[in-house]
Amino acid sequence: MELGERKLQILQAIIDDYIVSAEPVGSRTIAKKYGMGISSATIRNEMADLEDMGYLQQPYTSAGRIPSDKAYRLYVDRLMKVKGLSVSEAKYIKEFYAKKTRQIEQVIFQTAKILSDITKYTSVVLTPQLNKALIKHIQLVSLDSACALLVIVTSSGIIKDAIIDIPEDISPEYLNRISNMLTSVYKGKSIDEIDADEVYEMQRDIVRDRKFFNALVDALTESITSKDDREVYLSGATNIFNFPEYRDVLKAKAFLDLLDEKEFLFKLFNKHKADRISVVIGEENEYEKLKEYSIVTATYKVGDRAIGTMGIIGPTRMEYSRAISVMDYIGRSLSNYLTKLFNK
Amino acid sequence: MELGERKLQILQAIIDDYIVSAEPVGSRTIAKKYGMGISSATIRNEMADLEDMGYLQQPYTSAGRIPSDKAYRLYVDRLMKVKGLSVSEAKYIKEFYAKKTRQIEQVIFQTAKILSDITKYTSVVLTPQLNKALIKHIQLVSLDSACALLVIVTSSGIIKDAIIDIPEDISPEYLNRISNMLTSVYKGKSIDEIDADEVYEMQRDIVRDRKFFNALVDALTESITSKDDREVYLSGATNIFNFPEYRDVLKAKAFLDLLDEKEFLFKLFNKHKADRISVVIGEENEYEKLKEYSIVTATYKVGDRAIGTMGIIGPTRMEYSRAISVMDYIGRSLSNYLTKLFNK
DNA sequence: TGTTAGCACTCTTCTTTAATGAGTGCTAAT
DNA sequence: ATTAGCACTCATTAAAGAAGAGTGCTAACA
Repeated sequence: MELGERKLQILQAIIDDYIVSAEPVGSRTIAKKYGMGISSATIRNEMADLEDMGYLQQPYTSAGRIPSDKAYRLYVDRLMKVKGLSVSEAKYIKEFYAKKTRQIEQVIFQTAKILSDITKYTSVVLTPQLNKALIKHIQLVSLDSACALLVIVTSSGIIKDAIIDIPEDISPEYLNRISNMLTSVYKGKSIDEIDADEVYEMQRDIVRDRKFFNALVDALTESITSKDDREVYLSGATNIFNFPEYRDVLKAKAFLDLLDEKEFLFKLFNKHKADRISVVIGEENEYEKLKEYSIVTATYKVGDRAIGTMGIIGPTRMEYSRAISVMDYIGRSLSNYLTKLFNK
Repeated sequence: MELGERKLQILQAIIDDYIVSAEPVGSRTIAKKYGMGISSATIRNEMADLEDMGYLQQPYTSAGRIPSDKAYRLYVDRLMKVKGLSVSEAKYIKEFYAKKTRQIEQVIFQTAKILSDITKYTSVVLTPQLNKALIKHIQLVSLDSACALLVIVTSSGIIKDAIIDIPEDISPEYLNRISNMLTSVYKGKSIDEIDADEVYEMQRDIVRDRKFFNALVDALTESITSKDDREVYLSGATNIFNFPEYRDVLKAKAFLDLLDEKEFLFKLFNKHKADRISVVIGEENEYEKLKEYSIVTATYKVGDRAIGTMGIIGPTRMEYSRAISVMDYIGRSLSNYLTKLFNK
């Protein structure tokens, strides 16, 4: 069967309607609201065809139709009309990124907040990816006679810290010397560019205690490459309650439990690296438990290197057009902000 | 009317029962389950008395009784039997704090997790209070020609960072010098012990640019005293769904929205400073929106100074006895852990 | 005087039944 | 090819009735 112009129009109308109403859409509704000069009976016939083709489904005999995931896919790829931001929304976003907020994590967190506030979905923003970032400064600070704090500053302005054991006989001055040495060796490099053995050979006079040095480099590598250290900022989790299909407590709990697994969210959103905004709809999700949701992700960048991911998650009945516009706009703004900050 | 021994026994039985069942308790149930050699009719009379005295309420004529907040207060202060941790729970906690987890924030976060896992309520743990903490190290790291990163390490091992503008003509070497100067001045002090003007006068030769110096001290003070920088770790938010009285979506949403306001949670839990565990029941809460919940808070310490707060929040129908035992145990364990770590 | 059995009464909750209505699919006419 | 008309389906809502838990009161009892 052919997917003619009229079928497309009807499909679009159904999806548009269902996205806002969350109710199965009947032929009469389409005929009246989206009047295109044909009767409800004709629309009924077309709808039956669309169902045969897998674009629509009926919750039960003689209810209206709801779009299938396949329909949403078509909608996102070909049908939907781009809906830009309202003037006030754009202004709100612009103003936020005009401010020089001091803490970077704050900026990321606020980005999540804005994203969820404006879209009314649940948003997730990952902090920047570090292992590709370049080291700017390494500092050991003694905490007491047996412990020191290792502080690493990277080019993305992110700080990482770890507590490490130190031998009893080490003085703060020595820690300073070794900090300076490490900084000078690693500065401008990423962690995997450096061969620790080589450093050891070169800097024997400073290093002295091989065991301690090894422990130090291990801690350095670990804290820079460790995954669990990247944070996941979440916002608007309870927005899910705004959708009538999640009035059901069990469904809502399932959703919120999903969000509780930061590890999982991280894995999920971190996958997306491409430049374009990605939309994954319902069944397209590779995880079983996501098959009822859609996910829209985008990356944010410093210069032209993507360093982090942001996204929203909501029901498959999502305002894709709006979601995409908002993500695009915020993504650009954040990238712009960060680029200015770090990459002059 | 007197609150005799028997009345107390009955009241206790009713509360014990209601805490686990969440259903209004009838006289027959008490007579049968908590048989104390008196008939249900007698219990009925006593219950009527207890209602007159304000300890019990009836949702409607001819339903069972449920305890009032006043009853819970009596229960917590005089009635409840202390219920210790199970052996496996104690072991689980002990083992966690025996590990030397590297990131301090991780320890705090995990504490929240354990707390909610074991109690089955929602837990909140605030990161340590800093403004009383002593400064260990201050480091300026140049990011680019116009920006530097200010890193402050405190005695609690917490790192704070802020981005500050710097004049164009400042060299990394100079930043280093000024870092060292600041460290030597502030080391071992808390931020409010130092008068910036005095430092300026004393260190004129190093400081040179007064304006820059002022900006620096401002950023320092701000990031050390800034409230929004103390983090609030939350865990087990969806535990609320386990309680039948929160099967109602609106109630659940109200609860979760409460938790979304980190500012509010911070204010709420940060109030508690006393050494003893505090229990605030329903109406006793000073915030209107908390009148349906009970809150149990405790502090954790380094040495004998309280530096942070932890707590759980749940329905007034709470297993107070268990909650208190668990909090006490975990509070001690965490304090112990932190004290060992920082206060040798 | 305190305790208890008995019973009528109250009020929620559950179940059943009936009514409503939105929407479909098919047929026949245009 | 389109559409009016109509019988049919099935979820949703409302009303009515039955069941049941629990009370409060009265009267009898130790």
